Amino acid sequence: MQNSDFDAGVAASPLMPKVERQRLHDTVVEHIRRFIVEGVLEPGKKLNERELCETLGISRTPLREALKVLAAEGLIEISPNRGASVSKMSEAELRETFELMSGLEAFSGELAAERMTAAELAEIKALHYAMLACRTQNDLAGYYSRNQAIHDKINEAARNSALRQTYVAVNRRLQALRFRSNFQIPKWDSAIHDHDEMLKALEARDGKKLSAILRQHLLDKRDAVLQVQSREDVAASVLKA
Amino acid sequence: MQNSDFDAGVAASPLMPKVERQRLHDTVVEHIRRFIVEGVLEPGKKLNERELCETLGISRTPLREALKVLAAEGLIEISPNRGASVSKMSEAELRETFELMSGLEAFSGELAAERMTAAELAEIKALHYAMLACRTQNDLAGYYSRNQAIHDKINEAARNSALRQTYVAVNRRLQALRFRSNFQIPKWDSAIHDHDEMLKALEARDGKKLSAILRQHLLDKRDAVLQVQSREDVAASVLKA
DNA sequence: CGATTGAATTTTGCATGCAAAAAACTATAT
DNA sequence: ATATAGTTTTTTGCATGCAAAATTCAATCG
Repeated sequence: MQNSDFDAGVAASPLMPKVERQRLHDTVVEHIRRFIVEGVLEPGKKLNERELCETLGISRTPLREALKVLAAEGLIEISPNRGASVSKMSEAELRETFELMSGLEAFSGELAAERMTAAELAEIKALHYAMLACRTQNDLAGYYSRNQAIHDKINEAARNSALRQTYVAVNRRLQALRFRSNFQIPKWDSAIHDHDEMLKALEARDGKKLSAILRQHLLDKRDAVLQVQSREDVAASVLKA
Repeated sequence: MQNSDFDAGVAASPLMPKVERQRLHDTVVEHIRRFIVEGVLEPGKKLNERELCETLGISRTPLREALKVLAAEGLIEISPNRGASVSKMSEAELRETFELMSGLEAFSGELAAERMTAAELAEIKALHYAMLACRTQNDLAGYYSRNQAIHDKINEAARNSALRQTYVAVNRRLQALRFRSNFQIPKWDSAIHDHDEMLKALEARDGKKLSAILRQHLLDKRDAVLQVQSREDVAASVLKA
């Protein structure tokens, strides 16, 4: 079996410039990354090369190259002669990673406050009000997507792609967990309050203030995730008994 | 040719626990990383797979896996069907990366000021005086190694391995450049002054202060690197003419 | 019945082979 | 001489094969 059918799935239209041909192992990285981030592959799950090859319809070479990349990103762990498995964070690691994120986000907020254009600020305001609208309609998905968009915009306004790339990479390691905690009812009021303060700080170009808010905001998110985690742990131990 | 001779180089002694067998592609990653960080492979240098295989005495599979990892780390760039080359930073990228580093170092300093033990502080003090000694003897290598050790200790005292790993990864991207600028005569006085201030802030457990010093310290380093860069650019253009 | 040793199976790590793409080279035409 | 088209060579991307390590399973022993 050649990879013709798989290729067909990702290939561009037959006509016109092929713009930028993706390589197989790159698309494989993206596939597996999605699986992990969206929780299809749960933390601790063993990744069998042969199995994955079959489901993805590719041979082992590009798969193994993809696994190396994912390991470098910290999404999976590879132990010699024993294969790969989805990374599983201890509570300590989770706290540390969130702490790192809080530092990155605070820094990017500080830069953004200095560098953001009026147009970008307006965009963020619009997203903010759209988010409020979602809140009144109890539209969870819409709420979270606006929320994420606001943070992305701030990151972009920091005008530092090295920072943004690092932010994205670290965020991915937490995404799978955040994904789960997003099914909880958010603490609307405090979150809305935080975002209100963030807007004020941005308008005042008060980098230090924004930085402090973002940092605390993320530490609150960490606690929310930790709560979900421990609740799941309890459920798991009850099931075992 | 099998890889028997290469293996012999990295294999442990025949007796006793094999402790932790390294895999070929991991050692290859480390090799090439060293080459890049120490400037043996210069920025922009094309990495021919066949050539590298021959010099390292391995086949293409582990080499390619290693290249994927190095690309994920940002040390090399791979373009489809055109192979890999050592990453070359534009001045803008260099500024951004240093800015990111300044943020990471500042954050880790802030945490370290809160969390450092008295013993660690004493160690740093010792390194500080050893560094001063090197200065009076004009021992450049010794000076830089103590300098690096102090920054590593601060990072360690932050008690956050996610932060440390990110710090190390970003630092590697700059290492090759810093390596070159280290052959310049350092600005002893201002550097010593900075380090003096850092110690004071640490003793006072003043995280914000330490954070600010580290940030500025790194931005100064950035300027030193930029100077060397532009000087080399001038030299290169003269040679071409 | 549990523990232990040894064979069978699976899985990983690496080398090699083949096809497609890119690069280098040559020859022809303007 | 330069530009272009065609051909050869090199290089990259992926699949496959084989050996070593690990895992599973079974049989034997205590």
